[in-house]
Amino acid sequence: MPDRPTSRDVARLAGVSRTTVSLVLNNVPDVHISPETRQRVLEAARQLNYYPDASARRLVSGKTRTIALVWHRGPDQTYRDAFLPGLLQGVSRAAHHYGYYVLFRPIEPDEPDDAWVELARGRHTDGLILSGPRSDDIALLDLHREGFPLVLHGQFPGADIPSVDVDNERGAMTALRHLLALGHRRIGMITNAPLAYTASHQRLTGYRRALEEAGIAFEEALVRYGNFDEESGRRAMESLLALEERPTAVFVASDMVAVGALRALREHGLRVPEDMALVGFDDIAVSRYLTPALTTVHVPAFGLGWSAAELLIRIVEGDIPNETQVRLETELVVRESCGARITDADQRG
Amino acid sequence: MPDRPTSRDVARLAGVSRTTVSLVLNNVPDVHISPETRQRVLEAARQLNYYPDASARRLVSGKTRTIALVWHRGPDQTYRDAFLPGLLQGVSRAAHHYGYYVLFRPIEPDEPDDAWVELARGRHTDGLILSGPRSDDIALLDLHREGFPLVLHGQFPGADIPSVDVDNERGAMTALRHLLALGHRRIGMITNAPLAYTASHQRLTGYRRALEEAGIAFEEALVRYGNFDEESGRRAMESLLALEERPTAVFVASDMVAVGALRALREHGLRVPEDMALVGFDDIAVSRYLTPALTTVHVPAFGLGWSAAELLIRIVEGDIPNETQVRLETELVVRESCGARITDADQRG
DNA sequence: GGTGTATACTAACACGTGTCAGTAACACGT
DNA sequence: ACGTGTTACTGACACGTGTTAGTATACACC
Repeated sequence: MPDRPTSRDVARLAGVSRTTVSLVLNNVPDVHISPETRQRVLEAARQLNYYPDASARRLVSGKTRTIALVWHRGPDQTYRDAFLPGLLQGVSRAAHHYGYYVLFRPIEPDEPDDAWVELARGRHTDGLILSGPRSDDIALLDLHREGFPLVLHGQFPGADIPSVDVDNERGAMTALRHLLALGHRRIGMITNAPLAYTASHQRLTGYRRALEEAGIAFEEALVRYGNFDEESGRRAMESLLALEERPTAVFVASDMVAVGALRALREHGLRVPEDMALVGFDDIAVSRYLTPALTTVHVPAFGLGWSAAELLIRIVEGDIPNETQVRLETELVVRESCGARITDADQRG
Repeated sequence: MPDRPTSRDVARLAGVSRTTVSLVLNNVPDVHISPETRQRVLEAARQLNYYPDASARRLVSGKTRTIALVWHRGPDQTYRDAFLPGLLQGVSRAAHHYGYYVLFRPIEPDEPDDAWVELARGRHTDGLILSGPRSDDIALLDLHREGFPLVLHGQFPGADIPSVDVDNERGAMTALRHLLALGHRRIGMITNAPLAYTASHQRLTGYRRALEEAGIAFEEALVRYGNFDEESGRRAMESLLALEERPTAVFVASDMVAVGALRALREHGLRVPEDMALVGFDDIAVSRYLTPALTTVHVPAFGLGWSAAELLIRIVEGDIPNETQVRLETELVVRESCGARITDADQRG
């Protein structure tokens, strides 16, 4: 590999100083360079195929123009993987739009929870997006207190750290309203995860509020707790089917869990939606290919990624918005598992 | 934000020179530091919560300890997104294992094809993994000729650039042998994409070779061309069903396309596998949840990612392997769409 | 003819680290 | 007493860039 050209080489070739080269190539405003000189510099840079060295630039500017997406893997691995392409795409596109690069850093369960801290402390990046379950990390709070730019994907009760999430409660209410509108009165629920997870809790709250709104009493007996995976859904549905007075519809707060629920129903010879209607949550890629295709609450993965990156970059650049808690709306995607009339527009959803 | 401590601060606190701090913290071999001094330095660094500045380190070492994954988006977007989580996970874990970071850079269709070049020329990274369709990029060949570390995901006929891919031909043969073993003699094929795509061509070759092996004449009339998406699969299957003498089984060289084929069959009231057996290729997440669950050729996304990163890092570090064309084996995943007896072991696959 | 101002550039410093060449102190063998 | 080697450290340079303060020239103004 021949030595890369530096700005010094460009300066020499153009017959100017290194400073002038920098001024020209960075288009520094309010500084006068004669058109001929400017042209000579640009030509020299082109001829030498000059690209400024990123490391040197970072060092002197103190900015890396890089943000990192920290992807904590936990018990919900496969579940969250379903969102990775969309989320990452959103983060990357927003980053690129604002002139930033994206570092992707998954943290495996066997790594210390705060393995990502060196990214911040070593100034590998200007800011971080943290996604996935975390213990109430002291390192996180420290960094936030020191003013290091952070955005969470998902919520962190307690501290007021900027975050991006979906409006889980309203999403659940949409699902419920759909079932209620179809005439269901006895509606069960299977949560996506244990209630310790904020999202889980919020979706349950949405379920309760929607019932309340419709004047239906909440029954503890109709609620089961899923745990991210298919198998937990199967078991939960089994348990609901064992009830003396079965529900006619079930809101499953996670598509992955709904897949298991669907299997349990099939194993019992029950038809969906005729014998039991089902609404999921998340709208993962699989849902539209199930038989019957699953009606579900769409989570805008791309939008979450974009919003997180955009918010983070604004913070990095000191343009701090007055509202740092972003909540995106969900959207109900009507397919076949509820028996609602499918319009042409929905067909492709 | 208070000023971050530098190695100078550590040196001052420990009462030694900056050089000594560097020697201690980097554990430089063959240099003698007294245990007490070493201890003092470590203690000072801990006390100040010192992390060396990544940019400065990069500048002086000339290494970024970063590799980039360039993700070209093209006509096969949704198809390739199915592999992103696994591939990226593989790349990231291998990178982390060798002490590298991962930069993720998608290139949108509306960007210039060689938008990634600045990553290399500006020394943002030590090496690149390029994934997705590319025009025969002159920039690519230039960089490779200059010795910049590159690894391709997928193949690039012509130049001998290190690459990682799946053995498409053998994968297709596995699929065919399975169908042949089940007694099928008249077997159609729907390709994953136009033959201009290397993978597409290779899978077709595998199909031909397996037939040949079994003493069955290849019939052009039994081949249709898919184009990444569901709809192309539907059309291709429609066309096969219009044949006077229908095949009893079809090898669809892409699960995504197979989904469409399945739909066409269902629309014609045909049962799978009784009236028509189906084998896919890729083993995307959706395949196991289809009805019937799709028998398919598993592509090891994680392994491809890991191998690509490992190969790249070896090249970056000058430890160039004598074989730079890595081909990973596929594995047939038997599910329901072929009517093969399902063993307990397969059940969960 | 002096003062002021705009133009077109440059010299020199700073960013924070890794590392090479060098030095002082001391032990050891002859 | 002298050279040799070892231990334990340090001073100074280099990496390639952005930027500030400054200089030289030309020109206008009264």
